[in-house]
Amino acid sequence: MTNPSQRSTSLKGIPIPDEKPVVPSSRRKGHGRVTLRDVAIHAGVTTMTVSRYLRSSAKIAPETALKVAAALQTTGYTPNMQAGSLASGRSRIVAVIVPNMSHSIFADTLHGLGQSLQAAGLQMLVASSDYSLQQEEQQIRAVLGWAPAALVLTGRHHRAGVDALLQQARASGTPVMEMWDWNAQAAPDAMQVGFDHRRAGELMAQTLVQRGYQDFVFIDSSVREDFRAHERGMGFQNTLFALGQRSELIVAPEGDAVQAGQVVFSEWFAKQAAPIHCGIAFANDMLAVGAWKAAQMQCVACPDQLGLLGFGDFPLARHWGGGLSTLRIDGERIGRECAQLIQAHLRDELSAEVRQVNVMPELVYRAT
Amino acid sequence: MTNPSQRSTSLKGIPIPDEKPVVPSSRRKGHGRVTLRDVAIHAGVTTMTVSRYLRSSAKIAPETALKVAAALQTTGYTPNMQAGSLASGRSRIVAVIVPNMSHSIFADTLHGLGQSLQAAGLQMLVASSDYSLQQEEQQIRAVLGWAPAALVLTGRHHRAGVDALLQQARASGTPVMEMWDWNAQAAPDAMQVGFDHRRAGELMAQTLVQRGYQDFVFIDSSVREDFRAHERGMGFQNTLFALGQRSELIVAPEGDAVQAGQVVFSEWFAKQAAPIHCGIAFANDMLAVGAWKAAQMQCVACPDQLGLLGFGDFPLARHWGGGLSTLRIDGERIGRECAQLIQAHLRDELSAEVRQVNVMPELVYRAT
DNA sequence: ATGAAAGCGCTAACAT
DNA sequence: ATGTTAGCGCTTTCAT
Repeated sequence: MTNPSQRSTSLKGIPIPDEKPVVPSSRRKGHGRVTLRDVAIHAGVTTMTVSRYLRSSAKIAPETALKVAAALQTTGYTPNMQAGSLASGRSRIVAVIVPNMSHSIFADTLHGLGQSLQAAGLQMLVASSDYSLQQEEQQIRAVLGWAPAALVLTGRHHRAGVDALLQQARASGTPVMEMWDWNAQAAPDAMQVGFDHRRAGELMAQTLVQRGYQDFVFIDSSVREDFRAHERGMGFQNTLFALGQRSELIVAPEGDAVQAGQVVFSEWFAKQAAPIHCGIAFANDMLAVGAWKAAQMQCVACPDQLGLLGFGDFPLARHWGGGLSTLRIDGERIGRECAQLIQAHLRDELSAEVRQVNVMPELVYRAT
Repeated sequence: MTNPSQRSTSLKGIPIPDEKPVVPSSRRKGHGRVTLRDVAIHAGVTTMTVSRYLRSSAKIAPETALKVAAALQTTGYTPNMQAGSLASGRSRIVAVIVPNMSHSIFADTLHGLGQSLQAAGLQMLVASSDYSLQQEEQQIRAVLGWAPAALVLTGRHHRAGVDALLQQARASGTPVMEMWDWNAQAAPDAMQVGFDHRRAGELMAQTLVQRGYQDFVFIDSSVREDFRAHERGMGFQNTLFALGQRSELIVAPEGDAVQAGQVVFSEWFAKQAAPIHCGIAFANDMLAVGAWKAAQMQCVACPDQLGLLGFGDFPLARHWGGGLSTLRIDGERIGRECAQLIQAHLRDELSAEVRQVNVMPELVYRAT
């Protein structure tokens, strides 16, 4: 567009005498992409001017801006983020580690996080720990190499060595957030967006007690390192024991959760004496749905003889005929709140009070 | 551990005469993190040796390796990926763009992709287009800045300007894959992992015809840029027209899909004459479940008067009492296959024949 | 308002 | 098997 010259050194019309070979025959060639330098040459300015223009650091003459804009257009420049991040020491990447990306609660969380981060011009590097603290540590190490603008973890339980890693990350300016969990005892500078799973278990117990059941069972997840589910189970048990009630904790078999729920319920039911009047809470809605299926097959009257209480309010539970009672947590909101905290941190507006967001579970009372 | 010296220049025991200030008082300080140089100084070697050790480029003396390992340990080094990528022109990041991260099919896909990529030491940068080609373009531009090892898109429909972008990406060595779609007319070097949505619509139509229904309806998604759903609808309609059958295409109202299914079915049903015998196919399972709910409320006998056929085999549809007939696509497999293609490409083992993977939908015949 | 120089932390290429 | 040198493409810092 605007008289593209071939070499920036000849811009003033004074060709440089070729004392040394014009092309230094660099031993290393670029990777073929258009660079800032290419744009600068086209625009007849230096790379700094283009760089300033791109980051709108003001102080660009309108005339120059036009030339740069044209050069940007004709060259089709794409900024090299690695170079930019390396030079500035900042990156627009937020690293997120979840136990699983296909479970609807985490999918919702990623959705909320992603949408909010994108709106703020941040990108999301996602890894899954597969509910293994060992894999979590590995993934933390891997993502930390990108010097992310923030690190978002799921839960507050990590492997021994990880604490030092996180401390190091915080020290070098990378905020670390723990989501889907919440602990009153946490350090005041800790960043948490979630809820107390023991209290959630307590709430489940109280709900079933209020509905007048006599016996209680908690069906726990078979996933060894799903600590949050186990904590809900403990909260459930402790609450009932404190009330002088009997409560049993059964770990579901491994494999497909709905099927596991069916199996574990059938086995449990076979051992019961005739008239039952029992409240059963589950580590998640999948298990609960399975149990409900089994109960229907055994012709157990649901709200009367049996009170089922799921966890998560998965779409399956929500739309299931009649509806399963459950504890609803807004996973998308957890994601959004994390993104808010991160943005506040990047703007340096993070007051101590808002570093912890308590996302309360909501009891959804339905047919069961 | 091994006699850490303070400056690499004094390693040979010969202190450099301070002609110029010892510390050049660099105008730029590092970002506080441990660098390769720190490790090298601790180990008493150069950065290259440490770099080689880390990438196990063989040719390291066992003795040296021990020193380096110790230095790595004591310093707690984390590699700076931006620097590494910039220098090598390679990155271990794969960029993925999906329409939505919370829909179970895409959540499954991300899960499959993530697991396979992680196993290969690749990381995943995820963005969502929110079913908007405009946002898709924006996200493509954003992720391309990281010079990803591969770019994975959803669908083969993109905005006008995007083709040039993708061509440019391919030219600079970034393979571009399109998933969840498949087109026989695609260029032979195109990389696709998915299926032909018109044929899927055809399959849906044939299924309902075989079951003996007389009238046919396709309930399409209200999402304007869900091109794949629309293509299924077109395949459905065209097949029926070719068979000389009547078929109606109705676009569901916006909002929650289950509710939309209920509404659209109720409205349609109100207009029908008494004895109906109709096959209805849906753009997705959510709509189908909503319709089924409405049908139950209206007491329409399901397999007899009404044949409902969903799409996706979402958990909701799978476990729904009795079960909804649907077309099942293995989203996780799509993700895994993409990861396989990417790895093959990185190993330079990509033969022309395997660049396109056709993931066939499977008809799941259930109660409806 | 723009430019020149230096260097972010690492690796490719060329010694030795 | 290890070291030296010269960048990768950008931004910081300082000068004009």
